[in-house]
Amino acid sequence: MGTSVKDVAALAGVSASTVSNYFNRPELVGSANRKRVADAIAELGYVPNESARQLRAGSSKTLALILLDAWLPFFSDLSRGVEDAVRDHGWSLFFSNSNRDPARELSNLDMFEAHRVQGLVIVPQGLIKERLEKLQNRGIECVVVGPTQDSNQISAVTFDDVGGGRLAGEHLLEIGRRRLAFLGNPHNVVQSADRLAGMTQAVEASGTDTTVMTITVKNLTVEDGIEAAEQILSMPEAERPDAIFAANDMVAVGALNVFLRAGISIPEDIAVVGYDDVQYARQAAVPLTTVRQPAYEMGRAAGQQLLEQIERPGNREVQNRLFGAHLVVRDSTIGHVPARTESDQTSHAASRTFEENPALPA
Amino acid sequence: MGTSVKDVAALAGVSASTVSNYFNRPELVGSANRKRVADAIAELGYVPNESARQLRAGSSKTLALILLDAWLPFFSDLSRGVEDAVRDHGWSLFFSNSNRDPARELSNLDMFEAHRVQGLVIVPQGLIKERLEKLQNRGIECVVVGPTQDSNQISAVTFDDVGGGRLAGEHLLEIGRRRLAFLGNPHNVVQSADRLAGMTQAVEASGTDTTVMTITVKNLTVEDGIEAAEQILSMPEAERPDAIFAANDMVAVGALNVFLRAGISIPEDIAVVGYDDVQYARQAAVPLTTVRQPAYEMGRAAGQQLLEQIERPGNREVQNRLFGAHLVVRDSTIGHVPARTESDQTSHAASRTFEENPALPA
DNA sequence: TGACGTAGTTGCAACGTTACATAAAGAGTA
DNA sequence: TACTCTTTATGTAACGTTGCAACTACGTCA
Repeated sequence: MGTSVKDVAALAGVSASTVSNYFNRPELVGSANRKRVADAIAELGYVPNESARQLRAGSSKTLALILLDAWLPFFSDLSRGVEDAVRDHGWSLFFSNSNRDPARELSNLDMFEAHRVQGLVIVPQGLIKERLEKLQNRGIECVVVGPTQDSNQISAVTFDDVGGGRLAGEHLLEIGRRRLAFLGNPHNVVQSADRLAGMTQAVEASGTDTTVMTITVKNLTVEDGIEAAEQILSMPEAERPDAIFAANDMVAVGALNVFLRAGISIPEDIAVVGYDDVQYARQAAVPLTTVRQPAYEMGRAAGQQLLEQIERPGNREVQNRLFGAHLVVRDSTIGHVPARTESDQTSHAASRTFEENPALPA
Repeated sequence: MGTSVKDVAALAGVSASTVSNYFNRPELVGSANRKRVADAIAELGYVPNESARQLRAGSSKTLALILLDAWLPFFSDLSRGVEDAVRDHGWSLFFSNSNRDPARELSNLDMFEAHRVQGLVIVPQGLIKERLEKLQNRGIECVVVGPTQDSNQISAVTFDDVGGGRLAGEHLLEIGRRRLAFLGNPHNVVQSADRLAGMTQAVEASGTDTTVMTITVKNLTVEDGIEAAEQILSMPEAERPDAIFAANDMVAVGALNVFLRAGISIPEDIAVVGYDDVQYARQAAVPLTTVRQPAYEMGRAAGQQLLEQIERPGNREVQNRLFGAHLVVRDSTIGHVPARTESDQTSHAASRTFEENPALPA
C-alpha cells in the first residue's frame, strides 16, 4: 500500500534521514547515495505523503481559491490569473466554487481550514468579514477580490465599478441616447449598485433630459439577459429604451441575440453596452461595446498579493489594489467605427479604446 | 497558533481521547462531557487538522477532478455533475485543470497522489493509461471521462461519438446538403476523429454524391471557429460547403457569427450543426442544431462510479458506461421548424428532438 | 601524534490524530 | 458480599515526515 520513506531507505541501503535529506537538503547527500536513493524512488514510484510532511512542518505550500461561479467566463479568466501567479513560485492551488450559495462558501472555508492551507483568494458571496479575520488570526492569509467587505484587516483587489458605470453612461449620452436601461441586480450585489450609480452620475452631470430605468435580473447569465430583453420587447414601442447597459457581458449577449431575432437593429434602434469584456463580448453576433475588467490581471494581482503576505509574516500591511475602468467601443454602440483615438492605456484611469473589425482574432 | 485536540481537552477538563470520541464515536461520550466539549470547541474555534487525521487514518474523504479546459462550458457542466454526485455522500472534491498541457496533467496527478486522495475523475489529455493503472494499484481509484485509453483496468464514462457524427450527417443529408465540411481536429483528438468518421459513414450509407471536406481547427474555441469560417469565406463561392458540422458548439457559434456578419443566410446558404448542446447553443444568434452530449449527467455518472469503486474495495469490476447520442434540431439547419416528433428519449439510442422557439427560456 | 575541521550519515523526537486495550464506576444479580 | 455486565473515560502507540543533535570517517595542519 503506502510506500514510505522507510521502504525507499531500505531498498537504497541508507537511513530514512538520508532519503529525507535527498528531498530537502540534497547538498548534504553524497553523490553515491544520491544516485542510489534516486533509483530506489524511481523503482518504487515513491511519492512523499503530503499529510505527514504537513503535519510535521506545520504547513504546506498549498493555497486555495474560492469562486462564486466557476463557469462564468469572467471567473475562469480570474482563476487562470491566480493560478499562474502562484504556480511560478511552486505553490499548489486548490479550487472550489461556492456556486453563489453562502452555506457552501462557509463549508468550503471549513474544508480548507481543516486542510491547513496557508492562504486563500476568495470572491465572497456572503458577508464573511468576521470569518476571514478569524482565519487571518489563525495564520491563514486571505485576499478578497471584489468589494472590500469594510474590513481594515484584509487585503483586497477591487475594480472601479462606479467609474465603469460612468464611462458607459457618458458614452451612451455622447451617441445621443436619452432613454437608458440598466440590466442588473443592484439591490443584492454591491458591484451592480455601483455600476448603476456611475451611470446615474453621468446622466446627472450631463444636464440632459435623460431617463434611467432599471430592469432587475437574477444571476447575470445569458438566460437572464434573454428574459430581460423579452420584457423590453413586450413594452409599447414608445416606452422602450434606446440603449441598455448590462451588468455583465453574458446578460448583454443574451439580450442582443433576442433583439437581433426580433428584427431590431443594433445599434440603430437599441445600443448595447456590456461589462467585463470577456471573450464572448468580442465574438458576439454584433461585437459588444463593453467596460473592460481585466479578470486575468486581477487574478494575478490577487495571487501575488497573497504570496507577499505569506512570505512576510508579521507584516500586517493591508493592501488595497484598485483596477481602473476602461471602455472598449465596438459595433453594438457605433455601427461603423468612425475613428481611432490613441487613448490613455494606464490601468488606473477611466479610458476608452476603439476597436475596428473586432470580430477578427488578434 | 494551531489549536489542537489537547487545547480543547484541557479547556473542557477531559482527555484528548474523549474529544476524539466526541467527533468519531459520539455515542461513547456522556451527555455532560459532550456539552463541555462542544462548548470548548466553540470557544476556541477548533477545526480538526485534516493532515493529522489523514496520516493516522491512512486516508481521507477527499476526491479530485482533473479537467482539460475548465473554462469550456461543457466541462463546467461536467464538473457540476461530479461535484453533486460526491457531495451528497460527504466527500470533499478538489478541482484542477490541466489546461490541455500534458505536463501539467502529470504534475496535478502527482500533487493529488501526494495528498493521498482516495480517488479521482479525469478527462485525460495525454496517454496516461500506465500512470492511472499504477495509481489504481496504489489504492487511488480512477474513472476516466472520454475515450477509454484502451485499458481493461480502468472504468470509463464514454459517449457514442461515432453515433453522434452519424446523426449529424444523416440530418444534413436529409435536408439536402451535399457539400459538407467538418470543423475539428481529427488528427489529434480521438473524439473529433470519431465524430468525423460517423458523418462519413452516414454519407457513404446514403449513396448520394456528397463531398466531405475537413477544416482543421486547433482548440475548439470560439476563436478557432471564427478563423475556420473566414477560411471558408475566402474560398470561391462555388467551392464553399453548404453545411458545416463543428466538433463542438463553441466552434459552431464562432463560425455562425462570422457568417451572419458576412450576410450569409443561416440555414439557407449554409446549415450549421454543433456538438455538445451547451447553453450557448440554444442562446446563439441563430439557435443551433446540435448533438446533445449530457455533460452534467455524464459527470454525475462518473462521480457515482467512483464512489462505488471506493466503497467496494477489492471488487475490481470495471464499468464502462456509454452515453448515447441525441440530435437537437433548431433553426441553424431548419429555419422554420416544421413539425414536432415525439422521439426516442432513452439515453442509449441515437435519437432526435425538434425544439420550437428554442431561444426562449424553459 | 594529536587536535581540529569538514562532509556525510544517522537516531530520535515530535507534529495532531485516532484505534485499541484497559481501567474505573456504578448497576444489577445471585 | 462477590460476581458480572454496562457505560464512560483514559493512556498509549502508531501513522510518515523532518529538524536537530550526535556521530563517523577522513583529511589537514601544527
